[in-house]
Amino acid sequence: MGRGKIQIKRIDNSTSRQVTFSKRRNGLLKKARELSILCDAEVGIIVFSSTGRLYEYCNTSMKSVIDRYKNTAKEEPPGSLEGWNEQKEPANLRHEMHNLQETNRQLTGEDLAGIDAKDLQNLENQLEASLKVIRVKKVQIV
Amino acid sequence: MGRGKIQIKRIDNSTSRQVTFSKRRNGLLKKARELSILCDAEVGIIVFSSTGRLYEYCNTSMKSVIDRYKNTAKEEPPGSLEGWNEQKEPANLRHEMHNLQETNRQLTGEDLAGIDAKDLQNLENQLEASLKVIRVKKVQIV
DNA sequence: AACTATTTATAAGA
DNA sequence: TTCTTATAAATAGTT
Repeated sequence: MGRGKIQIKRIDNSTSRQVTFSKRRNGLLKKARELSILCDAEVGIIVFSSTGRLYEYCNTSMKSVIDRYKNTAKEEPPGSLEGWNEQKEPANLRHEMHNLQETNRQLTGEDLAGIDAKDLQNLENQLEASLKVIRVKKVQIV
Repeated sequence: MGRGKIQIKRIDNSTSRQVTFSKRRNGLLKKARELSILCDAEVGIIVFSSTGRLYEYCNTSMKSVIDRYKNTAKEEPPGSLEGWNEQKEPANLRHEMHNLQETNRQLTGEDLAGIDAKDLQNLENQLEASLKVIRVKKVQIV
């Protein structure tokens, strides 16, 4: 829904991935809120961005939704109710870590391999903005 | 989005509430799937209809999302960690991730809470060094 | 952060 | 319930 049609696949450019994330996350949460109100449903949404930040929505309380989920979901699969007591941390976390490390290395200028001109400019802007914030903070402290 | 505009409030007629629920639930889950793919995010959605039926979507596993949620959500609210008494996740990976995120937020100036004067100075030096590297790289590209 | 041209979602109707 | 379609809403690309 925009100037052009897009394919649903991972957005490579990290800047536009962030922008799209922000827009669509808001859209998703809004839809969730509407659904819960219009249809009198209990809705819980948990989203972790690729930078590891948590966003959530729930019209009741997340704890109550999760508890209810565990009770209800367990009924379906007759065999496997295992897994709710141990944990198996999937390769997902590693992927996540990798993302964070990459972002980190770019912020420190350690690894700029494969970065394009536009992202480089964004990075410079970002760092300048960071410096500004930090200098303000310095003044506050001193 | 339809033949007419509607107010976001509970739909009284139970038939049309069901119909709307069905349509919007599908829409919501689709959006969630797209967000997770496009933006490389981890997304979990739990919906209970007004008749108590469970619908869910998750691009990874609901268990992993819920575990991660418990770990992450707990950090934010300084006071209330009640209700999540079950598991406390001793995993090293999580700890490491947390560090990376914190470093990241400091580098972007997003979160400088609790930083002391010395670290602040280090941070400023680091950012200046980063900028230097980045500007050299810019010249190379242009 | 705003702004639109377009694409998508969907309310109402069949 | 499923399909259709007019219209509202979301959003991709742009500034």
